[in-house]
Amino acid sequence: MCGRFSFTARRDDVENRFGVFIDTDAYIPRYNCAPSQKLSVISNASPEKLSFYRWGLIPFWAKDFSIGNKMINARAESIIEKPSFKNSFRRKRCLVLSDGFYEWKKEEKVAGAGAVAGKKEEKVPYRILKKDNSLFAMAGLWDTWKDAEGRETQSFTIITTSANDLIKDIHHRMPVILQPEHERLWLDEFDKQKHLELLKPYPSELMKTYRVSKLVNSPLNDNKELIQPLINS
DNA sequence: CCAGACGTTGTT
DNA sequence: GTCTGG
DNA sequence: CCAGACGTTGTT
DNA sequence: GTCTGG
Repeated sequence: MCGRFSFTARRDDVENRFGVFIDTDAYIPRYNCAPSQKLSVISNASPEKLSFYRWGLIPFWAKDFSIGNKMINARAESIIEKPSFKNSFRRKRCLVLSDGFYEWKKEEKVAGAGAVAGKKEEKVPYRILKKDNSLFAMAGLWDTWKDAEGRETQSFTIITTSANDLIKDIHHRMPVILQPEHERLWLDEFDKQKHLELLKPYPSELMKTYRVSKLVNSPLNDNKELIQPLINS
């Protein structure tokens, strides 16, 4: 799945890589993008610029916004059937910009010296990125929700698929990462077959993983240290 | 017909 | 255990 | 995803 | 809004 990621690029690198302009001073590099935050996307509604949408899709018909807490991922396999996503799949697609995502692996806890070997499980965070460290876009869906006073919130979800062989060791699901040449296609006019074909696992050969500090666990931490490979592992 | 859900992951 | 907030 | 809260009444 | 379950 994908429940946390980074997007640490400088603003002019974002503009050059994705062909968008950034019309706000609010853009900053992020090391710990978490659900409920406003994060960088390119929406088919305004594909020429960077937008900031809330992570956790709130369907337009929702009575209250808290339903968005559960909608951080959408399974590619069922996207055309789910009431919460089918409408957005047809009309409201976006690119979720990233340079790496985090997954937690369940590992056997290693007992310290003198301690009795235990069977306790431990969740260990890994960072997963492209081998060349380059920026990428994850396939997303978005929607607009209005509260009782008519104030609008744009929100998004990240589409997931089965893990490739590299990531399977850590977790059995992964976000859909689009080939760079497919990014604009994702935002183009809807074509069911064309768009479903893009929702495949990104190739293992082009990716790498490394263990990171558990500092990433808390969404309150957001600094360079989080993307540092953990040496003592 | 109306009422109630609408999601994923992981674990059992 | 389960929900909310980040 | 993880972390942290999870309750009411009444009083300050 | 739209689908499922009763």
